[in-house]
Amino acid sequence: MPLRTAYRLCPHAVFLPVDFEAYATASRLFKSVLLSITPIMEDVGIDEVFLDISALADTNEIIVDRIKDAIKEITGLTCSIGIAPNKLLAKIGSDMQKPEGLTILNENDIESRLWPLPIRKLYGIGPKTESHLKNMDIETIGQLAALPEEILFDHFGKSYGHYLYEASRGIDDSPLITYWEPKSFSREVTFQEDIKNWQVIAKTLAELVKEVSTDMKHHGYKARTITVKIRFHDFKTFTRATTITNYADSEEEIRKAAFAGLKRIDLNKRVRLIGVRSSNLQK
DNA sequence: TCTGGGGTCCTAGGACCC
DNA sequence: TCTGGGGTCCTAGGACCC
Repeated sequence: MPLRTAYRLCPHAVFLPVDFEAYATASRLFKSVLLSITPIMEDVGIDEVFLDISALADTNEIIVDRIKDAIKEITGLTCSIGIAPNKLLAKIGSDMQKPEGLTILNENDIESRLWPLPIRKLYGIGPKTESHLKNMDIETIGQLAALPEEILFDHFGKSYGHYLYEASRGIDDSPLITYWEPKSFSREVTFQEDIKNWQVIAKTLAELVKEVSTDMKHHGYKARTITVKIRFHDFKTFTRATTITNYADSEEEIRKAAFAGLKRIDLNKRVRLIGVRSSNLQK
């Protein structure tokens, strides 16, 4: 059974806009170091990865020390690590001993260590699903695992229901994704204060379009669908998508589509956020 | 978490085609 | 009183992740 690890950078996985660039730089640095430990790495964000260490000859202890030392040396930060037969359990394990821990989970631990946990600890369960499950008197992962799959289908649909059924049993066959094609490029901003002025909204959208276009060209993609997003002061959020005939990456074409979408939103309230996304991509 | 920004995936419904 | 069925594309919104 292959072993995988997830690690998380500590001390706090909070988003700090001020430190963001430094954090991102450190992130790139230690990921390159981790790649020298094993090339089978899935990048899950700025401070988290999965590594497949099943082919390595060294013991878990030696590998873990190498990872911790490398991260400490490069970033000065600690990390927590989970080792398990799949990504789901490795991820949950990495959260179990937070500051600087190592948690090893395997199939035999599911009943004793996974099932007592609150449902919210299961990857993929957010606030909405948590409250839905609590209304069904389901509080722990074990109680979730006791539900027949049909019940989960009824409440959560076929796809997500099936996911919950398997995840609550610690089952996860998903492979490590070492590379994936981007599906979309986007930019959005939240205004310091809610905006009513159309000029400001239009100017901001044009700037975001420029950034998205630059980003796409930089990565060598064109897009057919451009989506505008508006969030009002009351947090109501609307999106309007425009699909064009030919794949495009130029600022003008994207701007045209973006403004066509914007026109279809009734801007009768103060605007808090505006964003633009390109999708339906082609290399 | 009265809420920042960049992503992914899923669902439901409508339009349109044969 | 009748109103098929399947496939594909597109849209809008929601849930979740770091």
